[in-house]
Amino acid sequence: MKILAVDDDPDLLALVAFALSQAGFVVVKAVDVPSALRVFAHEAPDLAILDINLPGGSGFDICEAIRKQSRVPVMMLTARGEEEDLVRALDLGADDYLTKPFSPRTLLARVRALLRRAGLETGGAMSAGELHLDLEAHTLRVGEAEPVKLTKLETRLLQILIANAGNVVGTERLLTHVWGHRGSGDRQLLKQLVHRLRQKIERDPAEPALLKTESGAGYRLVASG
Amino acid sequence: MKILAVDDDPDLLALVAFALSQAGFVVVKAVDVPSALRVFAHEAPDLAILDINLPGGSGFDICEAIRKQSRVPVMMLTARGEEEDLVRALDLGADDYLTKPFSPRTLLARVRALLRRAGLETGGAMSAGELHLDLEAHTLRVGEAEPVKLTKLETRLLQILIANAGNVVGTERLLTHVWGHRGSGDRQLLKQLVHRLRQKIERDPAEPALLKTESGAGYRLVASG
DNA sequence: CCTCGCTTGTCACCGGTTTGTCACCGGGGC
DNA sequence: GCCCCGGTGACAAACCGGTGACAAGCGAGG
Repeated sequence: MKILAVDDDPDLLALVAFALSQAGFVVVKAVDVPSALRVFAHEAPDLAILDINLPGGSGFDICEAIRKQSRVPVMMLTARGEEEDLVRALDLGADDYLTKPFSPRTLLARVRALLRRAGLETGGAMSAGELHLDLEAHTLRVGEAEPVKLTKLETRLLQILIANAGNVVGTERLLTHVWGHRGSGDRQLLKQLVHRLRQKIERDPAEPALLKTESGAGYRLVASG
Repeated sequence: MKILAVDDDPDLLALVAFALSQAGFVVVKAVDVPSALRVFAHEAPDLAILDINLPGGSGFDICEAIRKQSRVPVMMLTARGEEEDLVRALDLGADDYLTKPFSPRTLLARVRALLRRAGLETGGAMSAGELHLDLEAHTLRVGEAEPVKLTKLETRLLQILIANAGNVVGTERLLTHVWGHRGSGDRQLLKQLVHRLRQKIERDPAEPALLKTESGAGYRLVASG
């Protein structure tokens, strides 16, 4: 799980990074707006923690830019007594905020809550109807049949589809979830992945019963069970 | 050690699952009565944590069904102020209960207490099938054969594998358990460690019977016997 | 302090699998 | 017809796991 932390105060940034990495997260750092955006595009983190006061811009700018291209959870850091900032942050699509000073403990708890809310903090397995996906073993069991072995990307694709079982998941969201921002815009990647996955899990890959195409929108996993 | 957690509240379920998996348990989840019973039959967990209020039934039903076929410890989750439920739960054979809200810390303490009572908690030694690992002496005994001396890292690797015997343990989890976060991402380390361990414990290291590779996912210890 | 032996980390290579890329097909809307 | 979209097959590039060799680290004993 990769987290982007942005702050111009080196001490605070180090503290945040230390707390997060102790907890097992991979942390990428930035100290100003342009580098934050560059790192975000490059590393495709799963969550962003943004300070509001930054040299040459603000965390709002970053939040806005991120929201234009991604739905990753965003947490803003504010100094005490700047309540009006919070309204603006939440308006811009931030998911949570933390008032300085805060304890590493609190930070971790909030980060975990955000990841959980985003469906990213799944344990080892998830299910929808007849489908049981084991994220550790990279296997999918359909009903009582033998589990099918999956590749890493196939597992990631099914993870987000099962998390949204029965609903259409947009092409762009699938791309960023499976490949990060690198794959953004390349529909060919998704075409092939879906094709290969259907060969494995569909009874008749030419007439998919589980992984439906929603023309012009994305794909939808049928959760019958 | 595998634990079944059943709750219809996704947040609480995720929290419980996260706390348990952080502590090294394998967690399997379910959100309703039928799927809980299906998962229980299929996964044979060592302990079950059941919420009482579930859509389309209650934790009591699950507890009753489990008790008909198994003696695994069962812990029930109740909302505050439903004391009469506790009587019923304990009547049905539940071993412990927890009143919401509770802290992950409390949960873990109670779970460990239950496992200890059931004789499943490991001391300085642990076993799976024919394998007996002595964490103090750094030795592994296979069946009745002579114990094999292990290095520190080999012991750590076998510790997590035996704790999850029969299940796939993901590469990333192995790396962090053996090396800490430092080794995260370096698959070469794990490759070599597994290679060296196989030389020691496998009858035919080229055709491993105990420490199986799960391509693209991780490794799995076969618990035969 | 030095050396020995064991453990651990790093490099390079092989063969198999997975993933990325391209080219082409067919259907539906304009 | 033309264009856009999704599906498909083929091939190449990247990656993964297994293996041997060797160097670096480390503790024990001289």
